Amino acid sequence: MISFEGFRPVDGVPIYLQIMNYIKRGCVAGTIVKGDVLPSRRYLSALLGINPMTVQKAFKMLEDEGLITTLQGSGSVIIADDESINRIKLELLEGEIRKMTEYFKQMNISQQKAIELLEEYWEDADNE
Amino acid sequence: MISFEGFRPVDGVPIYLQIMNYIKRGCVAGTIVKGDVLPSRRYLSALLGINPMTVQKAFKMLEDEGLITTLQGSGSVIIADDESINRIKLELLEGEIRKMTEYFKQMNISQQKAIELLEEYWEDADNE
DNA sequence: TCAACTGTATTATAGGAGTAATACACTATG
DNA sequence: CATAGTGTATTACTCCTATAATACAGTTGA
Repeated sequence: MISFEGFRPVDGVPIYLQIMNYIKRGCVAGTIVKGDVLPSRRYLSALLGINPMTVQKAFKMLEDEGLITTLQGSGSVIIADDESINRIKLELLEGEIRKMTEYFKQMNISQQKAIELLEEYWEDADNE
Repeated sequence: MISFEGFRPVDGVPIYLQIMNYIKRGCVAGTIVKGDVLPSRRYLSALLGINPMTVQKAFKMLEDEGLITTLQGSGSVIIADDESINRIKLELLEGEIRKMTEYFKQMNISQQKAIELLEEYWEDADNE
């Protein structure tokens, strides 16, 4: 069963989103793989001290995204294979990229200049 | 006085943010410069068919960012010159880019792939 | 079968964000 | 110094989101 030992919720971000992202990151990192079983809604909610419906919301959205499947009365299981996980990996980036491109455009930075800036800070990060 | 002729508010985004960004884009584009006078809260609110306090919120935030200054009973004026505008924008970009490159690297995205993604979402934003 | 587990649908509550109504305070100008 | 303009503080209303309470429905296994 998938462990939530390393799960450290943070204030200011909806818990259901943090639960979702915890699972997603686990999949991307390879620590969670196809066939792994999720804890029950009630068990996890008790563990985290929240309402089962909050966990339900997170799991429901993961199901809508095709990451897990659920059988009423039984539980939920990871069904995403490497290919779909790779898609999720790119989706996680989408939000960040959108924010950045919006930012650039709002400031009238050209695409070429944006790429130059990215390259510049990429080098800087390499040297840290 | 700064014109709001080209201002076309969009549903789904807070009006006060759209007002802020309209001014910011004008400054970056050079169509709004230091010394330009903003319309009064009441005048602009009547023009847009909204409450004066909504305009006030936008102007107050522009003031907090150092873009304009306000004298009670008189009105608001642009105080940021081209140099300080450019400096502020680049400062804001730096934080975003750093976060961005960190994000990419954590997910093992290559620099080349990162640039590809940036180009892709740049196109998407153009088509909106 | 039945008890104890599982998921789910519906409804309610709390809080925040965006916006507005109102009254107040200051400035400009005749 | 009066009046009509200006900005501002306080308060409240509305909508939506996040979360919870409750009751219902399916599965499992001794």
